[in-house]
Amino acid sequence: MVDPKIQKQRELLPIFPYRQQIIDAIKKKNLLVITGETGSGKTTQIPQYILENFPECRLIGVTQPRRIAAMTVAKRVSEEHGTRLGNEIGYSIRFDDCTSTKTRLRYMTDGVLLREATTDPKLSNYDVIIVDEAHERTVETDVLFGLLKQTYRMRPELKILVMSATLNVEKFSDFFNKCPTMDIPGRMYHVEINHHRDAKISSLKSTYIERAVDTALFIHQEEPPGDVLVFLTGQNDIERACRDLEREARHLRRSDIRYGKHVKAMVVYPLYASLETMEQRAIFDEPPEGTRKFVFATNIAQTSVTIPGIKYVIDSGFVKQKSYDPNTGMDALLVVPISQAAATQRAGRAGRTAPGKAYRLYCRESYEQMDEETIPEIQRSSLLGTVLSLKKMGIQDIINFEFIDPPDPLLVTNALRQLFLLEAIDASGRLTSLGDLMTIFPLNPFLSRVLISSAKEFNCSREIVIIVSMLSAEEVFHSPKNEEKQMIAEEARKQFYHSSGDHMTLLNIFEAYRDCGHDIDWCRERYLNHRALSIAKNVREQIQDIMEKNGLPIISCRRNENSNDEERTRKKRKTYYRETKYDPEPILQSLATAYYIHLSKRHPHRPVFYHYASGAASESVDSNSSLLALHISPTSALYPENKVVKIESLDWLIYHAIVYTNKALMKTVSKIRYNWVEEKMSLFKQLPKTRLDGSEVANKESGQNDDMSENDPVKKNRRIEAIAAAKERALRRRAMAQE
DNA sequence: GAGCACTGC
Repeated sequence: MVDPKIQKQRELLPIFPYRQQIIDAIKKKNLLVITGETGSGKTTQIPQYILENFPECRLIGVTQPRRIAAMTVAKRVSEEHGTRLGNEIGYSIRFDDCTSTKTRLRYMTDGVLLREATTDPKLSNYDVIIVDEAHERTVETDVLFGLLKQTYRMRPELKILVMSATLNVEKFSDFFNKCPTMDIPGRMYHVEINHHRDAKISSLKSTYIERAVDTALFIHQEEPPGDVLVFLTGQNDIERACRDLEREARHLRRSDIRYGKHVKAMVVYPLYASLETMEQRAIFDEPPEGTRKFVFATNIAQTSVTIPGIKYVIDSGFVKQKSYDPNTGMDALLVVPISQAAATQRAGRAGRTAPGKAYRLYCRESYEQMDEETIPEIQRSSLLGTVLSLKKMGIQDIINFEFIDPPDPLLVTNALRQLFLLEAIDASGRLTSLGDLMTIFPLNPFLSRVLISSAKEFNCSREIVIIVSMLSAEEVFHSPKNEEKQMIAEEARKQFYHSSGDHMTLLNIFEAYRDCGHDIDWCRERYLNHRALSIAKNVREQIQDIMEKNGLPIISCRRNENSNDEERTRKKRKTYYRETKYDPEPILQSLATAYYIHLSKRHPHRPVFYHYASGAASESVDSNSSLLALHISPTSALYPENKVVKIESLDWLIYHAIVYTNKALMKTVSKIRYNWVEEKMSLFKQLPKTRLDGSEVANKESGQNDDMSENDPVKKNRRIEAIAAAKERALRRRAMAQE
């Protein structure tokens, strides 16, 4: 039953007066862009308006970038609607499908809808698709846009709604055939913006932490009560700033009589994603009377986490951002200036419950020089998985796929070459049967490739499923800051080390975690990340399920139990954990079927390694004749100082990923033999002979023989311009980061 | 002897 109180609340939302107008617009047009600030009620109300006024509509899909949002919104809406969650209104997120055959309104993550599209590109179950939070421009929403535009041509009766914050409106509308737009006012309080008098953002990079602390002190001394949110870039920054503020405040309290004009006491909290104490919900509580709360946070506070009661925001002007370099195939995490849109969003965090103030540590001129919008993720990520999904949907010509902001073609070719090396596509860019099978897994294509070879060639799929699950979760080792604790953590880690490297070490950890009954305290004592292990456990179950459904056998390469080797080895070498329980060879060979692409060779005299031949990387490295030295990460079992193996015994390593900081560090490495991968290496030589961009196939299929993959000159020019602009922005960002 | 922002299938 619908609660009259809830009905009243719905009618008080800023969107309610626009109800009829919205319904009419949706009736008249199948494409529509709706903008509105936070608090307008668009996410919860518009889908209900459709539900109530379009009885012929079978299923409405609403996508969200985050799991939590999909879940909580669905819950709220089902309450408003007076039905049980999972009946008429439900949600679908990975590991948790709360829908039924009765469901007519389904909230989900954009990733879930995208996966659904790989098997049903027409999205034939849906009559309405709503893409919410479109301004966030995740890779998934951007791909959905291109896909929806295509689907719309095949199914013009499909209704598509794009919902976004009040930015980018024209861009979205232009993309969807110049469709109409509507703006819904939000419920936000005024935020007064204060720029620094003269600080240029280019000179701020080395000083923003202390300036942020100074500004925090200033607010504490001069401003009326109200909590403070400070945006910094990472864990180190945040911990330092927290310490500094507390120290400075102590000094000041002793020396300055003006201290505490308005507020006497303070509490200071850090906030970042890997913080285990997210469960210590104190951050979200109201501080005691006469105490001011300070929260030093990463970008997590810009979109994902809302802290109530914030009246003041301090914006450093920087963010730590991932950017993938297709030339080297490396991901770098760089501290870069934010965009104007991000600055606005940060300031807005001060006006959620009352009027507020934002202090920007940079001057107005610097603000005006910032990019208007954050560069969409699709222009700074590896597109490997995306390209494979698109191929599976039957889209051959990826370079000319209609992206709202096209990625650098280099990113696309880089992905295509890697897919060729994984044998997922052939020399003309067509999906192979192996590639087709790889798309059944919700994983990075490298990992999908390994899973298939473990089941079909090497008979060790039980173990590989575990290793793959661990690799797709977060970092398992927790590194404490405190020196003494660090020693304990290192000792604990040694217990799991395997002499072949980190992949077998991950297997050891997972099995030990299972043997202890998935105990959280057991993890804490060993400084293992419980959250990572529990995700791995879920992923493992999901993968096993998928394999069984697709006829891929789960086979173990565990040795016979009657051997006493295991016990003997453990006694002899106390630091090793179950060194002999498995034969590592098939496991490593199976990993090498994909990770030969990440092969490195040791320098004959120095403790560093070099890329042996990795697609794009080997080319640019060879032509510059300046090889990039790769180091083994200190957390690795094979790190020489950990004394598990001698570095001289390592000749060839495969690595899972490189993190680039001051040095290029290989994370998660294992020792392999070259003859395992020798045959595969010939695929590198075939690369130059391929036409992977799919233009050839696409043109043949559409009856054209033109070598040019794009025939409309206007469209082509627009695309080239967009790409050039993106490249220039990327260069500027890099230059800025290196200053 | 190094240090990793945030999501998601």
